[in-house]
Amino acid sequence: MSEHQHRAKPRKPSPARAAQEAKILAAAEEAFAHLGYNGVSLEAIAERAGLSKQNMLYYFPSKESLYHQVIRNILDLWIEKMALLEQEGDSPRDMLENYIRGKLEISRTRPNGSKVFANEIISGAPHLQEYMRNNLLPQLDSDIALVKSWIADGLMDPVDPEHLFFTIWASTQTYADFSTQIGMALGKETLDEGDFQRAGDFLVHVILKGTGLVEATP
Amino acid sequence: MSEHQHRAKPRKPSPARAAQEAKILAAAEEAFAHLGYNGVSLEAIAERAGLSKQNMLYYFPSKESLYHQVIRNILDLWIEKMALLEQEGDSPRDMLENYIRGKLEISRTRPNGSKVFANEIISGAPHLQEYMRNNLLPQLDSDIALVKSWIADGLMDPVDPEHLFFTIWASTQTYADFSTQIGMALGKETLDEGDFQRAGDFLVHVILKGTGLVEATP
DNA sequence: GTCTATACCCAGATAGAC
DNA sequence: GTCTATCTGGGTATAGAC
Repeated sequence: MSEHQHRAKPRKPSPARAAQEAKILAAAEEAFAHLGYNGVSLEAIAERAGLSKQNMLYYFPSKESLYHQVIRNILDLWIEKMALLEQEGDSPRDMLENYIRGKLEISRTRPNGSKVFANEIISGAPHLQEYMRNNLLPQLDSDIALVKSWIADGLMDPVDPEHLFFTIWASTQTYADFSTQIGMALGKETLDEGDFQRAGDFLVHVILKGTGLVEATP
Repeated sequence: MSEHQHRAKPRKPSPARAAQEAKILAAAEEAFAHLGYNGVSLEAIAERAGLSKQNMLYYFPSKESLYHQVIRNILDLWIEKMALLEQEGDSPRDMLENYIRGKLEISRTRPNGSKVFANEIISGAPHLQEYMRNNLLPQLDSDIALVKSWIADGLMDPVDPEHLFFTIWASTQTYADFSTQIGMALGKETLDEGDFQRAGDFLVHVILKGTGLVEATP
């Protein structure tokens, strides 16, 4: 064996290599989002990224490994934004509003990531079940505990905290995943910032008032 | 041309043939739901349906045609249930509660159909864009008009009706499409009736109260 | 209507020259 | 690191006997 042993992964990701990988990952995310894992060919991804299929396989030795990296990148972003509830000092209603608007912001800025994620979950999450169990669930548990403490303190209605989060996830991600359907219903090709603004206003109003975090204003 | 011209479709769907087709369609729906269009082979569907791939191609001459039929069946069910808001005589709050629980019921009883539908929308709905525009949107428009009349009559808060429906669709379908994730969060393999009951109670509470259809109860 | 055999194509991956 | 060439498997679909 050479003295330059390859560790787990990182050694010196040369700037050139990093740039190529980024281009490939971006192309792959978009392609996987629209066509699903089995619907895209390496050829198509490579073309979009501006290199040959064979050359791309130099950077990512298999389709699997490429997909895996795409999924991981998205999930890391997810979990990072998931901790929105953890900010000290804010009132419960501010925290929940920030959480909702933060989730919506991800849908607006990373719709393709959201779609890849959705495809993966619908398929039973074979690639990230373990990862979710280890990283996403602990975060969720602490968020749920926080909501339970609000309920115990009489700050909000005694709703199921789990279902509160399911609803927030679903109703924010839908603006990314189902944007085609929503666009059709709104009579436009793509959703603009105004649409997301109105979506946020609606969700914040209904969820805060609906959980009793904001008093009914007659 | 023979005198027995083949019309658009139906002539005499013999009972035997109808039964075979039903078996095939059921197998296909399940397979497409879990693996997506490109993720399933005809071989796999045929095996699940209990016949040979070649024999299945006798009933459905191509994969495309099979998929198309699966999608159509689901969408018809969707639109039928979409008219829940149209029942005369009920109060707005009863109508909306029925609508929410009806949608949830579809997620519980036809999760695979919901998943196929979700996959299709995420991919830009290439197979059913036209169909949705002609059948789903008119129904939605009339539902929206109804909600607007409630608002005009001062029966509920002046929220965006469009986003109300987007939220109801997303938050009910998530129990089918993302059942894997929700199951993980709830610590169980599959969702049972109690889970759907609690989901319904949560959604009805939050949405009715959040839109001002039910007064805040202190 | 159901079977066997097979044509045909496309996509993932590898080999090896440069 | 990038290219040309190629192997290989799997998947849709058809042909034709029974």
